[in-house]
Amino acid sequence: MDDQTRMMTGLTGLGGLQQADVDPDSVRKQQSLGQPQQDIGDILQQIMAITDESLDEAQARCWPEESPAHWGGSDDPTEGGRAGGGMAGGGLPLNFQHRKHALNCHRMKPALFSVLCEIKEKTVLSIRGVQEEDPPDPQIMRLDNMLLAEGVSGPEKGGGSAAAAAAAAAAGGSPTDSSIEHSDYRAKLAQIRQIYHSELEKYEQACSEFTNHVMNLLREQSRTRPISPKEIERMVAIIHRKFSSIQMQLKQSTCEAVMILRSRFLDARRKRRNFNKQATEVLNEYFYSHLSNPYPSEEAKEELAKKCGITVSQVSNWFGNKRIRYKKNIGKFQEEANLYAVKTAVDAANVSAQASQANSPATPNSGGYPAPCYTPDGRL
DNA sequence: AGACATGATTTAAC
DNA sequence: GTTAAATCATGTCT
Repeated sequence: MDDQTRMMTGLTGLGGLQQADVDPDSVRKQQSLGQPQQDIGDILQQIMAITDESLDEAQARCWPEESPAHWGGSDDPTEGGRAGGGMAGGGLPLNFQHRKHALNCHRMKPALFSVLCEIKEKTVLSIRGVQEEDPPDPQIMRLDNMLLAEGVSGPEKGGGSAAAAAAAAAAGGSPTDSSIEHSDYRAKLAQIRQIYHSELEKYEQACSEFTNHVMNLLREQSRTRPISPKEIERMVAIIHRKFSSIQMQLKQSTCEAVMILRSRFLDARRKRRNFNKQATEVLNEYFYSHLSNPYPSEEAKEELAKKCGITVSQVSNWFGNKRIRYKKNIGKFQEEANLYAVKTAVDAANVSAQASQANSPATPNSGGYPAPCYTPDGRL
């Protein structure tokens, strides 16, 4: 069904409008008779008065007493029915009601309507093809993706993105510290999320309200001038586009807020925190008990990381630093090495005592130091 | 404040 | 990819 037919289908149901009445020739004939010329002036004036009314007036007025079916659109009661519900004409100035009634019952109305239809057909032809199916805005897609990735839009996932969790995990320091930072970040992100969603909801509500206003107005006007469903669709699309540009601003500022939060969080992470005593002890124990080959395997690193509440790469950093610093100044670390050697020996003794076995635990470096520090490939 | 300790980063070699 | 080595940046001690 093309535009014109749709438009006309939409119009055929107009209250009291008969096809026979809309012969353009009859208009011209009547115009030439003098009296009808005044009629045309009247009716035009009335139309102007109605089209001058404010949106609020139109919205408040709701649906006319007669059948709303003349709009030619859906007869879904939910669609625009809200305004049309039980307030037909209520609360409006009497003169307005009179004017409207006079206009609708005017004997010239069908003729005028048909003239308007004719003009419309021409203009519809000329504007056809102007409307385009606009593709999804790449910028808004980018914003959407980022908001989704940051956990602002999309389903709630315990607050915070995977990136945030990783950042928190890498924050180092005691587990308590990192969890404090993490929860702080999560709380702030949740706040941003909440603001974003409430604003979005507000915009969506405003959009649908405004769309209803405009649709009601157009429906009302469709009684006095031809308006095709296609036109209403286009108008709705224009409104939606306007509101989506407002939404984009919201998304943009939300993204900005998240970026600021993240950069602050990362700055905090950048601040070096010394590992806690227990973590350093665990790492040193491993280092001095494997002094002949202080290169923990991936599995050993993972276990150490777990024990110390730090990441595997932090374990790697620690061993890297430790090896080089130990090698550079073995003398300085002698005391520390002794301490841990004793510690290891005592622990081992405890273990064997518990197992009621007198056998030596045979730790790689039990008692022995300072062992030369070799790299895995034999380098010194 | 300055020295030293220490975790992280960078660079180059493998 | 890992590692050594140098270096940076910050924490901690005096």
